[in-house]
Amino acid sequence: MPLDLHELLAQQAPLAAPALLGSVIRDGDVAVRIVEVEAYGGPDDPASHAFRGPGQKNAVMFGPPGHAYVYLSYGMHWCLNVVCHPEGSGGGILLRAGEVIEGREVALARRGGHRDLARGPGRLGQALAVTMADSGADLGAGRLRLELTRTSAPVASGPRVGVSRAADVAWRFWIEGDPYVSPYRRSSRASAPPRVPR
DNA sequence: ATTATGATCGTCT
DNA sequence: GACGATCATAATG
Repeated sequence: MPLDLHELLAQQAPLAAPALLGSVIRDGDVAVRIVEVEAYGGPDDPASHAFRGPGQKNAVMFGPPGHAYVYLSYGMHWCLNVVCHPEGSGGGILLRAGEVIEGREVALARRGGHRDLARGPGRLGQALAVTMADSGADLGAGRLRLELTRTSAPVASGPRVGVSRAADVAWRFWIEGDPYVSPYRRSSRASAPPRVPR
């Protein structure tokens, strides 16, 4: 069932997130096919930046869906989210990893010649030259464009990475077996092994 | 191959 | 003043 982007992003983040896999995010030079995402909810999700309600920077998450929410991770990495929620609540989808399908040369230069061009949220942000200036921008009409693409590839899900709270909910989605999915798994998991049902 | 550690800064307590 | 929705590098099996 082909949903259009607007209709898709009006849903709760964990519903819209897996449908975003296979879509393409691009700027003028580089295009990335998204293979891994994570869903974040509103004030009810303790792992979300929207947890304590709208503030100065995260207010974008409560704004119109289909816009970008950018944050600085660990003081050095710009990470890109797609704002997504039904009317009245906040939420977003973190673009965690993808495959560079156009502008490989430019992406390589932006990444400082490194191998993994967009494997991980910080790397993906760098490949697309994302900065705080992009936060709040309309992903349908700005420098960054999101193009919804259907995929028939099998989708797997599991616990979110790097999150310390609410690690039990399986709101991370990726295309099963795709080599461009980020390799990071916090191995120091005493309980709840991140096994994937097939 | 996996595991540990340093880098670095905006936001909130 | 502490803490991250992280990544690159170094050390070790």
